[in-house]
Amino acid sequence: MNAFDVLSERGFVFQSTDPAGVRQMLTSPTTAYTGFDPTAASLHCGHLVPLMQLAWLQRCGNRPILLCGGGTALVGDPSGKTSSRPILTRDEINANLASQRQQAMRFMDFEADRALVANNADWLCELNYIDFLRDIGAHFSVNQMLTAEIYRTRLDADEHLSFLEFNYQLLQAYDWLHLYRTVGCTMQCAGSDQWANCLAGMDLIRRLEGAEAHVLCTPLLVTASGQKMGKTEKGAVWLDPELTPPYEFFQYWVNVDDRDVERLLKLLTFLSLAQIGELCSADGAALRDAKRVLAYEVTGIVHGQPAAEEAQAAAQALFGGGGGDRSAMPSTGVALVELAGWSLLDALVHAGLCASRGEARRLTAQGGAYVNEARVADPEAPLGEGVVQDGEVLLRAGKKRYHRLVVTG
RNA sequence: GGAGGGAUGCCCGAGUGGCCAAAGGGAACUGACUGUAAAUCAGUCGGCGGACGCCUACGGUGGUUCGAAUCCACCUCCCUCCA
Repeated sequence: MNAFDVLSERGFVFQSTDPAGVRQMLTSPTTAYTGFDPTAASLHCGHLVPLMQLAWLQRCGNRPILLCGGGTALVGDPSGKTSSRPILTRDEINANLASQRQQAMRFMDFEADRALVANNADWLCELNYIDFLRDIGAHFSVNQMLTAEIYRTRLDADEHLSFLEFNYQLLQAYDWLHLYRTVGCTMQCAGSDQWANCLAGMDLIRRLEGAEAHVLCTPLLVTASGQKMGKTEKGAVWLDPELTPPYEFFQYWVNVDDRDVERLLKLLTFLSLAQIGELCSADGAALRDAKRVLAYEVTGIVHGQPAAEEAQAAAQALFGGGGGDRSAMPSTGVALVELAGWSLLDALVHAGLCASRGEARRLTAQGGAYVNEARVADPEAPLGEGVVQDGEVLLRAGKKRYHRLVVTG
């Protein structure tokens, strides 16, 4: 099956330079790249869409390139931002790059050059300014660049746009040209916010090499209510298990809006459309099954099967009527002597369920504090030995934030 | 380089000497209703102590004053216009 059709059916194609042309190109093995700028220590759930797109391209017989923007991150992409990003040091960037690359490589098979990894610092950092201006800069029209949404919004809003950022587009275009020249890359996949940057590269390749190239943009991952996907009270949903533990990651997907389940299953899992159709044919409460499958699959892809199993077991234990293995749920160890001196307030704060005693007091006053699934209304209620069951105490804040205190001795 | 405007709590945004822990909105949190969903309604939303209390806070540093987010000086950053 043609990769373009697969991607279209699954909702990956937000816009493309020419559907017929892209489809035609993909009838023979094609090399396609997506760039990730290492501006954070971890990728987040928004990156899943382009990663899955690359994965599908590979499954359909094409060769993906994972391009790490070790060079472009030194400059900073203005796309989609209303203000400048702080400039990162080279060390930070390199550290970020290393961990992001590891996360991203899970999505593809790199055996026998079936997929490639590159770092644009390798060619961008040795560029000579004058040569670059003459060879590349000459082909860009500032007039045209200014019409791009990414720059126009910044200018219209009277927001600062530095020359540094303005150059980003040239660098990204040059990346593609480089990849075209060195490994024959004729396609770029990216989030829709990268559209203008991609087009710039396509034009550059056509101009300098007379070659055809195409762009495939994925939709931005947003929730049914229009919010950017992946926002939680704790910030982004990261792929790094240190930043977002697999249990929390799993829970995030279980809790998505009903209206998002089908779309997310198509984008973020490898399940067939038939399976997905089946899962989503139900409505109302029965859709929860589809959400559990979604959570299980995505967690499995990102954190591996065992972690997905554990997260699922913990969720089952907490929300599915007890029993099961809770080990994956958030927990803290505490000595019995210490626990014995704690009030409910102390416990909530120590467990991290509340940021301060005031917040814990508020939670309790509002009836949101539970010990072993029993509501406790007195903030000063001592925990003590009596509440320990099977060596642990189960705390709950509100409807679904759980924490386990494991008594250590 | 010159002239002017601005920086407020997670975000937006009022406040221009005491009545300001700081209006209003959004986000968020809790409860009710439910399906670990959405919508709706109600409440909460700096820290610490059981409240009327104290502490920290309105870009930074000093100063004026009984008293400053509000006035003055210098500094940092941003914006606008001029060159």
